Amino acid sequence: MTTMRAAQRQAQAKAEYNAFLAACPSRQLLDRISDKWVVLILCALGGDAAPQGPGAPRAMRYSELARLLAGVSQKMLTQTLRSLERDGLLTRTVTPTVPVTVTYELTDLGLSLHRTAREIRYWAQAHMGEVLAHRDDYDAATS
Amino acid sequence: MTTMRAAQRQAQAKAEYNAFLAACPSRQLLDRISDKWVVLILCALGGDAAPQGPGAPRAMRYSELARLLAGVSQKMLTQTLRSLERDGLLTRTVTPTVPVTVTYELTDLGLSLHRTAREIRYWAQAHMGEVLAHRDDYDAATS
DNA sequence: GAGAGCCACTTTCCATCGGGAAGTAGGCAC
DNA sequence: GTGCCTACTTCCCGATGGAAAGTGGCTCTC
Repeated sequence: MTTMRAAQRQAQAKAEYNAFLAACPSRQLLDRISDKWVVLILCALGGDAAPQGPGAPRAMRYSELARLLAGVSQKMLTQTLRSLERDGLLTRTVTPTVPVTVTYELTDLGLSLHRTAREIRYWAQAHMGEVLAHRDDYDAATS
Repeated sequence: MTTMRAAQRQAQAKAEYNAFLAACPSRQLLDRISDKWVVLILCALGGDAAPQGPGAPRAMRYSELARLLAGVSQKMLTQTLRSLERDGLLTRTVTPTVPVTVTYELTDLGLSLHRTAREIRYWAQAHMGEVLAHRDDYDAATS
């Protein structure tokens, strides 16, 4: 076990967990990360919010995230950030300035998921037109 | 506009839609596709459920999906499939056998999202161990 | 010809969840 | 003191998801 290389361990993990099974822990994890706010937080901290295309990942303050993720309630933002911190996807740092400032930053684990989160956002933005067209067809056909 | 090539159109679409904005249609689309059942349905129809690793995409029956996505309620399965059909990600085909059979199959649009859906599932399964370890640390530190 | 069965839903009921708004804590500035 | 700042926390209520039972069309059995 201790001499197992990373690739082997990963292969075993893939065999061990299966999100199709209701009782598998990876099902709950899938449920947590399949969330609008999770995707947007990962994109924000990953640097995707820069006006001139994706920038570098960077730490952001609570209020900065709240402003960027338009429409998020403070309750959901706090709750989502806490669960991501608990799962090790980001770190929460309190700086005792006045008033106190709290910054959030992606961990390596969070960065690895950020790549996929970015793809989801890009997909939604890139294919919005096609989806809208399909919706029109569908609604016209079923009216 | 009609002479615009695909790459240009896509670039414009990226500039046109921004999921960070609450009122942007792509925000709603992101919300719909950021869903446990959507990810699992895309994975199932994409052929990821085969025992010997990912196979080819294939059409599946309603009952087959219900069996594979352990724990899904009939209501949510029907509801999710309908919204994916409306958005043009899959097709629904009714065959008037006895009893009637209904099959679902990914469209090209659905296939393009399947690649990302597969990544999310794999990420959850591959990093489950790390997340579990972080959770233990967090819970121990905050107890 | 009265059940019984099958598939794909649809409906009903209830518990949980998410959003909106208001309240809290701790410290400095006036 | 009173106000103000950030980062929450709490409360209330409407929306959402799950469990389970019902529906409809057709066929097969007794």
